[in-house]
Amino acid sequence: MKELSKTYDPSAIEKRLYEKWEKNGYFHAEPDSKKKPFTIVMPPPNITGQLHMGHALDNALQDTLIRYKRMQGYNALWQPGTDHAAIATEVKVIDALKKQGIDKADLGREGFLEKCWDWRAEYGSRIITQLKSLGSSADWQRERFTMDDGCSAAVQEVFVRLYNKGMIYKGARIVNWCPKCQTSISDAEAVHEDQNGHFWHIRYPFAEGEGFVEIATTRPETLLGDTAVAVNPDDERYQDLVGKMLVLPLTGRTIPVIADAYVDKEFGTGCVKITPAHDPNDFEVGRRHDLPMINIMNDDGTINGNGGKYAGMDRYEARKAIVADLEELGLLVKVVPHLHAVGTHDRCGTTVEPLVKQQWFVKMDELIKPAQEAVKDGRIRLIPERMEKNYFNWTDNIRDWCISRQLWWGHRIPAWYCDECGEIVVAKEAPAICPKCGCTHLTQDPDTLDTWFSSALWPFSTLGWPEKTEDLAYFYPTDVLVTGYDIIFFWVIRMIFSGFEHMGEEPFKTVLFHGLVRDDQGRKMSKSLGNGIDPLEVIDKYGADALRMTLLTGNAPGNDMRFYWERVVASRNFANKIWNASRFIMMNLEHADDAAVKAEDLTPADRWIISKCNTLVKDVTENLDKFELGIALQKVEDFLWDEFCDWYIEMVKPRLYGESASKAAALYTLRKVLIDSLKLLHPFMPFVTEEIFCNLQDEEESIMVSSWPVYDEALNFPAEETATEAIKEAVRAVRTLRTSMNVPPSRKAKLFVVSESEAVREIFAEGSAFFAALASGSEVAVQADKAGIEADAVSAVTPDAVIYIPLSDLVDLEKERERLTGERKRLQAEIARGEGMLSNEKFVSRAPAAKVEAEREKLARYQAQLAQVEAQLAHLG
RNA sequence: GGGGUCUUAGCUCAGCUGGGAGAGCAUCUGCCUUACAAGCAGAGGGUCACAGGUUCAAGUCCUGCAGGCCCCACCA
Repeated sequence: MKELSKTYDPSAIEKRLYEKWEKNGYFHAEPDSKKKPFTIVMPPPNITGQLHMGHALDNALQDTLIRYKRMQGYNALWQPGTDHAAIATEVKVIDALKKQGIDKADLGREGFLEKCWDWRAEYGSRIITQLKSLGSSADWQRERFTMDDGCSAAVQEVFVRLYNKGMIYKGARIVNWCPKCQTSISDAEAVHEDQNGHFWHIRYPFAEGEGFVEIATTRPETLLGDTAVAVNPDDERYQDLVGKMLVLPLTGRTIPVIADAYVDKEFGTGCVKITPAHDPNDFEVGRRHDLPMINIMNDDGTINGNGGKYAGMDRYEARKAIVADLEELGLLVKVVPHLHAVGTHDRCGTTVEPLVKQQWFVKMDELIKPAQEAVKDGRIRLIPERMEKNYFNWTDNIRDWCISRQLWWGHRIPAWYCDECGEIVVAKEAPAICPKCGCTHLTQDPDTLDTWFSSALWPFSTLGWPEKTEDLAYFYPTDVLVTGYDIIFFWVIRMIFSGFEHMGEEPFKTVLFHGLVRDDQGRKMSKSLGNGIDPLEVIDKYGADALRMTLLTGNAPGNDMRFYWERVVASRNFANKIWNASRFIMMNLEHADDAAVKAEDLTPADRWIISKCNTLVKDVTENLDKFELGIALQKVEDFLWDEFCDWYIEMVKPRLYGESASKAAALYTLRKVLIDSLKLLHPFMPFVTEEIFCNLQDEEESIMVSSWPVYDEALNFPAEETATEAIKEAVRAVRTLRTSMNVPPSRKAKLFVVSESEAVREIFAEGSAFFAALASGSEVAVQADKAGIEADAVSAVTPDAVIYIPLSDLVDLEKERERLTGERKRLQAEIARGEGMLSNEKFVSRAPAAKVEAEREKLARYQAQLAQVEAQLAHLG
């Protein structure tokens, strides 16, 4: 048995323990038909990433679940890896190069990719190291990367399959274009934010005759690409306009007035300029009316050659110039302030430009169906349940997924174009010849895939798919996915439909969502605000267990939480508390024989704590099974701190001073209960529990491979629980009494326990040693009546007994009378409440019988207590 | 425009299927009681946003309302 230091010092042990776990292979899982699998795939952190609180929370949750299941005997696999994070990484590498004065274009594709791989080599493992410092027990031997050979093969396989099934197509559609990053992005990546803009009312003159129509637009520069003006067919104001021609200002082109139901009569002027190449609605209108599409913009957001004199201007410059020119021509009617939602790129904040581009898309209408069904019928459970509404909101309105990106870092699209005939060949390998014309000149598509295309396959690509591996057969479908609600659309949904499409089965059975970790003012932690808290700093100062506990308590699934240093301190204090409790127990165990304790040696107090611990095992297991991690941890903490430390250890102290069977029983109980509750705590706080466990065992066995405690009906001792609670009640009453009398703790006094009930007297006689110790008694006398008790002794009335304390010389009788009067008032109120309920016929007849009976018993007890108080008051005069 | 969510002790938050309001921190009062002052023992503090409804019983279920936050959405 080692001697423990007086305070718990996490920094001294965490690294050592982690290395031991890893060295012993505890994290590693292999298929084993004799054991049941339990699998979690880790959301792959970006290789650009630094560990932040979101990762810490995400990992703490997963690690808790995986450790729990591992201890329960499951073959628990936590599959880790990292994500290449296409655009995020590309931007970072470009920035880094820029600082060295290198331009991406100068390097060329190959050269640039080399730099990206260098980046990955340098930073890709940094985050893994950081995750380890949290205590994450992922199977690092299986670490994967979204661009490693296997995952890349999976990506190609999926692309080719979907293409061959007609579910991936290439076409000219309106896409969200980021002029800064110069790539298309998906709908999910375009976030709409309200901006104060303007409504420009502009006149388009008729080509023949006088007059004009007035349109309103928020983007006047798109005028250059207008190919029609539309009105609602039912709009009586404009009936006769349909079919007429207008002169498009500044360009001189003539465009028709058309009728389309898309136009809202009530909004604006009721006339809408139609720019098919730069607006999703107009695109549809254009298709319906076979309008020409005029693209007026270059990839960098400047106006192109179709823009006449505005060519070369930036889109906003052009806007100004166009507005000024229109004003000069007298065609600008008015400018009205207008709040409207503007799409911005979630990565860089740039306003996206909708424009028509040839891009690759995944057809979603069929793919999404099984994903909807699975959540609807409960095969996939979302926690909290309300996330389902978000989920369906997205799946019900899903649009085709734009998957091509004009980036270099990522999976290159496995499509080749014949230089001669233009044939498209989609294949895993570069084709040698064109299957159509037989020539050998084929060029691969320069684009890469959306980074989420590969992460969508993560639950099975990491297990070896498309190969039919043993891992895949054994560990798939996985059990739980733990992730933030913010990526439900990016990732969760896409994994689900991919799982059904390629594996024929759901990728996971449960999705546990967590919220965001915010700063102490409720703001999102962000680099720009500089309010981020580095988890590594927290670990450094207070230990990984304290950080984990902070993140796991007081937080319900899907809810955001605020980070407070005070809570970390409180968590650290708890670690220290159990550390010291263990230290105390070990100090005593040292001098103890390793006694064979007999059941009859156990005192009621021992049985009480054993029984309580047994209940705890049941509760915590149930809570964990329901993914109520915060509640489970709270219960373990309450038990260890309040019941075990503050009550049981104190109760047992008197017994530890001598040598007896009672002492051995106490030590046995201390040890057993400590070990069981440490096991319950281990998934949450792996380090401190491991260190104590090993010291307690005096061996190198690990708590993380020990077995999870199992609820045992035979360890339920309701009678002993009741008895011990009675004494606790008495202790509390005496303490309160003494405090209110200002009796210093050093002054001990004799305690008289008076009860007519023989059973109660037995209870107190049995527990008299610790009752005296906890209630500052010099000795305890248990008796049936008040014989031998000083007339002016103060009394504490409990439901089971009255405790008299002869403290006459210290007691202010007036104060005592006040106190008792207050007590009487309280009891009278309780009795009134009970009587009120029980005199309510409806309550008596409709409430469950057990409930009614319980109320009757309570009432009787209060009445008895009141009688005692009345008697005491009468006695004082 | 649609949807979600929150409003509980001074602060931050828990409260599962409806049966007498909880934690941490903060505050006040005593204690260095030989595991722990990162501790121990006491105490104060809440009409559970508001208004209705269902029920014997509502923080918990239903409706409405106010305020905050979030998500989705192509009204030019």
